[in-house]
Amino acid sequence: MEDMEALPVRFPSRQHNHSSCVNKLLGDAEEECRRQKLRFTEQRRKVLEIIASSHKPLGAYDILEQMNFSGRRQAPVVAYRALDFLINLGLVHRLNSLNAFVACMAVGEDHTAQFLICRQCKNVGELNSNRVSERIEKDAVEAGFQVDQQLVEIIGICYECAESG
Amino acid sequence: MEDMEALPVRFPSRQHNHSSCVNKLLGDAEEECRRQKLRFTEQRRKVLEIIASSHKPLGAYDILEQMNFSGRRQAPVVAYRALDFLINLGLVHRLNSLNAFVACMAVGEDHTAQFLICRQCKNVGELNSNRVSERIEKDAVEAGFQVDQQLVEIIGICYECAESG
DNA sequence: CTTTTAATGTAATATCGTAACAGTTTAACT
DNA sequence: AGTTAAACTGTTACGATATTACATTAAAAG
Repeated sequence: MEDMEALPVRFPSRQHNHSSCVNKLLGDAEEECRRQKLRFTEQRRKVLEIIASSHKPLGAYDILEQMNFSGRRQAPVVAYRALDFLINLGLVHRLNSLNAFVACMAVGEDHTAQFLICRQCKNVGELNSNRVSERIEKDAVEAGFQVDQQLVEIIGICYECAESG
Repeated sequence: MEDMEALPVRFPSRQHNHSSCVNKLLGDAEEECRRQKLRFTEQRRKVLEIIASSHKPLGAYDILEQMNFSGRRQAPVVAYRALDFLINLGLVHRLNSLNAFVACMAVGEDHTAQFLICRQCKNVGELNSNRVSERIEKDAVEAGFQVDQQLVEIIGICYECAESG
């Protein structure tokens, strides 16, 4: 009975402990890179840390700004290169409707990312419902289309913003 | 039995008669503007015509290029203004994953647009499955999220490209 | 320890989109 | 019709997002 399945995530609460998210993600990243024999360099670590420290999506230039260690401004390509790497590893997602990036909240779970974007607080959650992705897959096939990649971004209001007016 | 519903559209065939699409859309546009007392100006007509003449998504600057009547290049804002108008009317959709625009293939049907984007031939179809949009709505609500707008873009291979290798 | 591959630094440039404001056309109302 | 208000257009300038190209450095593989 597919309707009985529990959904994996809820929209992230405003007051959850965020530094633990960051640490978990950095740990996941290290492990994943070891497994795949990839290099988790300082730049990549730094970019992941910056993104993970915010539930709000960040633009590439926002990230770049936070990389100014020594007052020296880095070139955009520096951020984009790290982002590409992290996206390929599934540690970061790109939100196409915002030209912005968020840390993955479900690393390794092999999900088709589906995003809940709150218009008001700008926080982003992942829905990642198999029911949704399977429904899309089936209906696409029925329409004569073979799916490689799904892109689902849902704009609205999260429960906390709805409650607080 | 929701699984029995027929889907409204199939991916557009390569050899369908395209000029009839264009004419239909222009007609729909005129009627819709009359109904809503909006002005369907030459620029707007021209932009719609350009977009409708292609199943492949066009960038704003591609459109702009085709607006060079007199060799004179128009400013980008000219295209964007017409596009905004047409999008608000539901005659044109924006594909966020491509920064590009396509004509709506289901004007007036009050659909949440869902796009099938063929990686190979670059054609775009609309899936517009109520089953998908309802599934998204339900699961989002269950995750504590109130949906205003859905954005679904599906990347893959259309049946014609799949058959021809 | 040298060869090859991967990552970084840096500059330049492409692509996408908007702000601001003046001028013109159209619609609405005496 | 003539006046006023609203919508549309022309034009310039600029902001935001993203990529190419190539030289240099660091790391891994042999």
